[in-house]
Amino acid sequence: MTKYSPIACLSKAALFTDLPIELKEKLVTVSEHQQKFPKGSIIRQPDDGKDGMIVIDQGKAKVYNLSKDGKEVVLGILQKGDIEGQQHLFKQSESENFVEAVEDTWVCSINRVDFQNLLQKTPDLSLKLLNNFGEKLVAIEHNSVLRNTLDAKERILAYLNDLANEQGKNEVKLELKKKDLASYLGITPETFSRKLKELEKDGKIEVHGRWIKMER
Amino acid sequence: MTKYSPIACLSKAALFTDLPIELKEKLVTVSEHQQKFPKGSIIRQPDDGKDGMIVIDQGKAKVYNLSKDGKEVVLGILQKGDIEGQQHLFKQSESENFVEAVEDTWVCSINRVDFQNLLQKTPDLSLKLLNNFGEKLVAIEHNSVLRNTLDAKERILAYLNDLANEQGKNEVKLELKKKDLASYLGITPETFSRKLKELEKDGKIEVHGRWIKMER
DNA sequence: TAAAATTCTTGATTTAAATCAATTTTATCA
DNA sequence: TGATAAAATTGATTTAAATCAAGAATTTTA
Repeated sequence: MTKYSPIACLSKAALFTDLPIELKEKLVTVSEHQQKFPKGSIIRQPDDGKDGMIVIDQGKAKVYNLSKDGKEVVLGILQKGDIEGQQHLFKQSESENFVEAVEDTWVCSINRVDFQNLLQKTPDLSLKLLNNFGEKLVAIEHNSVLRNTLDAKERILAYLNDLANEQGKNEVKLELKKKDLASYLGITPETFSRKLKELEKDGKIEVHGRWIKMER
Repeated sequence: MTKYSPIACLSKAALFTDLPIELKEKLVTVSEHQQKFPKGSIIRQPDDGKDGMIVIDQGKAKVYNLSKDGKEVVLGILQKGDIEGQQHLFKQSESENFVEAVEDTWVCSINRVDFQNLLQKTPDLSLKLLNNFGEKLVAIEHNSVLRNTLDAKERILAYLNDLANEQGKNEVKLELKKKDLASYLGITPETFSRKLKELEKDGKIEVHGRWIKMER
């Protein structure tokens, strides 16, 4: 692996990619770097006293919450360059969600107060951030519509198609355990398994373990 | 009704309430005012060529999208002071949702380009907006967890409780037709009707037409 | 690499909510 | 106001997905 660079880590976040180098250098001064979380460890959780946001430098994490009866509800999947908790950069508030490393994961993080100071001086950054928020809101609303209009099978297919489009390939790799993916899609592992098989029988996909080939 | 004031309209939005008067005056110069939409008319819809956000001055509107088979999926309910479409203030993007007046409604609106110019000059405003976004994100995620962990009855009760807490009363008025509320909660009108009756039988609520009294 | 643990799959059964259908109630407007 | 339309309720039936259960496959770890 190449040598670690704080700027490289921050730059992985779309939010920061295009910032001028001077701004990135300032960001480095208000951020923590190279924090390692072994697979299975908790990166963030409710009442952990941490604020601010994290950037995934390497690895993979899942964002989830617990239902009343203690079941995980997976809300999102984080990969290299993804950010989480940006909403806590502004409000004195802590995450209500758990973020758990699903493989060995390195993150860098930015805390609220430091970031706010920087923000005051850099309106550019605000605009970037606002834009990012806008995108996230649109994505969540989109997701909400999907959840309410598609049945389990359609939902899986829509998810796989999104994945294929994002990656520009027609062969996608499932980045989470199927049980977590199922939770993310709002269904049980059993249903996920069955519907995946049906989709294969329908000739819509070809499943090879964790790899799925989309037919089009 | 008192005389219409653009500043009063903008001030209804929590986003702008606490802005210094000079900023509000600037906002007035980049916004349109006193647009009337009769009950049943469409305030915004996909591909209407409008960008930017709206503030509800008077009246009530529902935000919805259409499923593949043409059914409405209600995503939100807008009332006096609520804002919609703030994400379009940043990204050149148009609403993917419909906003429909469910009673005679007045709105004021702010367009993207004008607003961005103002934003460049007023970092205060950015911070406010970022904060508002953060809240909205948290609220949406919260909702998402509820949807995925509660059954129809619990969801209705949770909604009514939220409503009662917001208004600080224990008697709440349903602000939408029940069929729209049902859609918002992700259930059918029939289920809504039945579960409401069950909740009454359980002694959790008392229904009087559009008014519902919460027992606690 | 073997043992233990977790995840995945498949089948049988149950269940919550949707759908279909028919009134009743409420709202709209000519 | 009365006529018409829309919304809400209630009942009967269907259905998609959950649950329960048990074995197969995979992953973890000692």
